[in-house]
Amino acid sequence: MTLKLDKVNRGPHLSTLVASSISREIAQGRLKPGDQLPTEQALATTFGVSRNVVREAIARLRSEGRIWSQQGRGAFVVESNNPTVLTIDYEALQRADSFRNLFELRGILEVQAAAFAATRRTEADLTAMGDALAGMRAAPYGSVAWLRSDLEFHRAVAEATRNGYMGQFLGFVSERVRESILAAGNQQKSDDMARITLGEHERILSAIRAGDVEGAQAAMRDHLAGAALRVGLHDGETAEPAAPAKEVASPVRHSRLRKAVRGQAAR
Amino acid sequence: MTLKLDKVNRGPHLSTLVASSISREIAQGRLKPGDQLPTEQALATTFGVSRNVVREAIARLRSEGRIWSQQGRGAFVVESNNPTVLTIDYEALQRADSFRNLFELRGILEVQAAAFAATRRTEADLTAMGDALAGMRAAPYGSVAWLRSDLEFHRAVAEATRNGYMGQFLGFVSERVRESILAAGNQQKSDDMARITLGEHERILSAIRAGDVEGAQAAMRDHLAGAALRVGLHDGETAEPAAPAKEVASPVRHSRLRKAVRGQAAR
DNA sequence: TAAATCAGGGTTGTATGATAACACCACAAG
DNA sequence: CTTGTGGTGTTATCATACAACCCTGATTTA
Repeated sequence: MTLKLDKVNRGPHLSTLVASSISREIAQGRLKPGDQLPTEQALATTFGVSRNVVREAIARLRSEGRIWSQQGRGAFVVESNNPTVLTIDYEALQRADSFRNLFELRGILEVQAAAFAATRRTEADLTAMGDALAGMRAAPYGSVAWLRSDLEFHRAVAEATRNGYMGQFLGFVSERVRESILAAGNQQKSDDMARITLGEHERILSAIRAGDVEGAQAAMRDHLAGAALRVGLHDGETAEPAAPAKEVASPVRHSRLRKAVRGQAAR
Repeated sequence: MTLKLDKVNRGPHLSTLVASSISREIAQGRLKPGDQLPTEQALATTFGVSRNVVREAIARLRSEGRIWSQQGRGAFVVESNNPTVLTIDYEALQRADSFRNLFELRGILEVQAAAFAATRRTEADLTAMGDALAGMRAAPYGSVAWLRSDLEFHRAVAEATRNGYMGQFLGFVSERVRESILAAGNQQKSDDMARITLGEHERILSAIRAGDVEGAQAAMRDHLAGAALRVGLHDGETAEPAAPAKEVASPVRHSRLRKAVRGQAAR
């Protein structure tokens, strides 16, 4: 239990701790939407930090759309759960079902991106994809260069959709997926895999070049199914319902934070 | 002196202005990944603000995963484009093409969500959707209660996919779309629209209840096409052929949305 | 009486200076 | 060649002060 706290503690900034603490108050309902937060001075004394730190924490929460403040009045918890940012909990992704869900979401976006790319791609897009493929051919399977070229290929496909949000979302999801795979680090490499993976990419590119919408979708689906196999995610589209993610609330109290802070500030 | 900010603009906080200014420097490549930012003092003097404001801006950028700082060394632009959060610029959404792109992205997710819901829904999901529909029937078209029930229906569909990320992403995108529509505020209301919209929802629900994957997709596609019309995202029925663009970044047309949504049917 | 005005306290926004903690580098000592 | 050992620069935090602003309530005015 305390070990978990230590891990949370790795964010060495006091403002981070204060922000998470306030955030937790909101998440657990002790601060309801519309409520007014204590004054900055009160928060500062409560947490045992300077008002400056509290302000940085509030600036962060404000940028995340959780609270809203006005000069002369105070800070308030934002009314509707209206997050202006989308975050993915890194630790939750370590669980297999969460990872599978994210992989599924990525698949949806990738397949549709391939479809759009098949009708909207420019010559520049095609050359970018071709260059990325060349980079993969030149690099050993699984190497950093190989991974970079792989990412670059998918980025080029997303770019070819002419929809910036597609690239933004897909890049975000893919990055989370990639991190999770790297963290697991249990993928085996072989020359066969290199050839197979390369072939999958080539089929995607040729379908996109030909403007073949369904072919591009199919090729991308095949590629993702293959990728799922290669990272250990067997079976594709079963109707097996995955357990919804449970949220674990770790009880961290202010007193503890205050104590830690005080210990640090003692002089 | 590479960074420059105009005179003090009233309105948002100074830290917000500084943060977006630095963010722009990164986006436009004047600050490359791995680069070290100027010192806080230097930034303070170049922007003409106090170091405190600079620190709040940096705290915000750090929470967004754009930069990374360490005591005694400095602040650096994060290496890989590895944002831990996904944000959508509110101002960019005011532009019609951005809105169309986001609406297109939402369509992809909604249609696939309907497909998954058709195979994975539980009884509880179906009753939740039914309740949301009842709420829409009971409320006048366009009222707050109506909108809430509408949102609730789509949320229930996302929930039925048994994929938490689907709900998270879809909720995020839908919320941005909704905000943008409210900001524009140019939608007309009529009883006909209420009946039509309700009918669209009912078809979605019945297809999901029947476990009809393609039917659910089609019904959701129809609903989104109708919603696009009602929001003013239409371009008549001029179906130009899906000629692959040879030029870079041709202006986005709405016909693309139509065809794109339709193109998802092809499987 | 009713409305407008104004003074006061409270809160956030910003500025300023100081100190502590830490990283980096050069240089001397062994 | 390795190891300390300072010095310097940077971030992290603290403390204080003032400006801008909101709210309330009393006071003045029509």
